[in-house]
Amino acid sequence: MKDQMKDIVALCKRRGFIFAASDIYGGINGFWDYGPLGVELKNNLRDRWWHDMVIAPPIGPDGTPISIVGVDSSIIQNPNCWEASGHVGGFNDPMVDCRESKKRYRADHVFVLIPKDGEGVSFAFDKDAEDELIEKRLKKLAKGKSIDDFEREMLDQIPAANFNNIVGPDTKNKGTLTEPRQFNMMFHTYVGATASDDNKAYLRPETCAGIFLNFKNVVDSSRVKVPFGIAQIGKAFRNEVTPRNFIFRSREFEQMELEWFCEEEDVPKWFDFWVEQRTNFWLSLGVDKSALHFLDVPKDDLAHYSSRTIDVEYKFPFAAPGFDELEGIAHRGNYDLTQHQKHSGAKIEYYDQQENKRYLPHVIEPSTGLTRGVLALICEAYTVDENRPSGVYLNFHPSMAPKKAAILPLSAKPEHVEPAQKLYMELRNEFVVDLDIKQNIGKRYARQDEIGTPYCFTVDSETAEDNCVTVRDRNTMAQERIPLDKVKAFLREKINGG
RNA sequence: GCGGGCGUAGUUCAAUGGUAGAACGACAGCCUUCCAAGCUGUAUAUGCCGGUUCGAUCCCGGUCGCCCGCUCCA
Repeated sequence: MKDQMKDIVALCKRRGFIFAASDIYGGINGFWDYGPLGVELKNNLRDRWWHDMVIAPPIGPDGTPISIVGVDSSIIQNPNCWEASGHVGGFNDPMVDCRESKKRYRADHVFVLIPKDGEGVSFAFDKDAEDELIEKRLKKLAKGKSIDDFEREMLDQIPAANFNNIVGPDTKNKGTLTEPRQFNMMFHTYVGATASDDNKAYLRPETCAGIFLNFKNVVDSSRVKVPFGIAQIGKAFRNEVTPRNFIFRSREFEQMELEWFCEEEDVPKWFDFWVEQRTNFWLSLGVDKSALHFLDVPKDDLAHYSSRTIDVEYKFPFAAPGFDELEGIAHRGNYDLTQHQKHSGAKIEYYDQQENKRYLPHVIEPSTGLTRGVLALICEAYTVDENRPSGVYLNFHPSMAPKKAAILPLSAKPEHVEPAQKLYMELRNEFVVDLDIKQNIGKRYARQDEIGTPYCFTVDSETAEDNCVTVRDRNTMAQERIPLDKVKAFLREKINGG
């Protein structure tokens, strides 16, 4: 399963889906470019999400359509916004490395036992270390001292100058811990001509902030009433320590986020609603149910703002035999609006005229990675088939396929080429289609298989007489003859489901 | 960021301290009335920088990138 990832990456490059950014300069870690087919695929997924969220949102639990509007906010915002959201603090965990064990620890996750009498060395332990283990280690290393002879202090409270007297959690010798270093996940830049701390700004690490910042603007301008949603699709940037697994974890990526604002008492109802809606979304794109897994994120792992999160996980090949996150549906409470109201000093409360009350609504956030979605669609579509010339085909749902159809004259003779060109011109205004004339027909079918084109229309010598073409189905390789004037209707039905 | 492995054509792989090769793919031509056929031809590679050497793709150092394991992923 893991080896399949290599084949998928090779196919993506060979056929023009995804390239390493700055390829000719040797690449740059964590950044990717989308080629001619990749951008079509990505746009298809993006447009479908926008359609299903903003243009034609789902029917709500009470049988009436819900209300969602869109925004497109700036990537760079006032830096105070990231103080309020917790990103400046939250992404700033000081880390300590051990030179001997080569392990890295969060300074606030390690406690140190300091001898009460001030004699001898101190010992560091993981914050979850149990007493039994501590005593065992002390017995070995501390010359008969026991827990009661020490004071407990968290490592991040101890001056780095004293680190040389501390034995690291996984060593026997003192002085192996480095001084704490800050790791900030946010990319920063400077606004204006001079680069100084006064005009430092950040590239957004997630798109949702732009929604919260515009909550009041949208309420005041759009006649929306709680419950309602604001959606956004756009790029986000995180300076990941370790970009991994192709486009799964990259430093520049694209998110599709909905913030659903509702009253606190309705949260359970809407939470379940959105889990169901979002699941249906992925299923409707051809993702198999067995490829999805729902993780009710354990309390300890929840983000600081969330009281409940369900991760929709996909069976990515690199995660085999497990799953990895595709989408998160989080109850964010009213943390964000509260924080931004407090830090900005602006009054952004919602006013309910009917009930005559003011409040900050709670938020359910279905948030998915567009670029992760692209990878999931590619992985899901990748199908090995020894029985066909290409050896593999991409089983995209027709609505997601970068090319909807190829028009193939059986030979390069004018009697085949001319009707094919005519058909191509008719189709191309409505569908992304290819006209491919060169080389033998088997070779062309194989090429279309590899890029996941669901249908090939072949013009042959009988076309001139019966005004029909042969349509060849990608998955079954079966052929069927249909009239030329039915081709558009055929494609519409297959792509949009009728 | 740490440790290990690795970088040869578009892809998958060979080879070598002294001329870098194949398969598939791509392209051009011939052929061809439905699944990469056949034939002919063309283009394309030692990631980058430096060192050792008469000479480096090969040895050494750095750098960039990829893979695996840690760590990280509020």
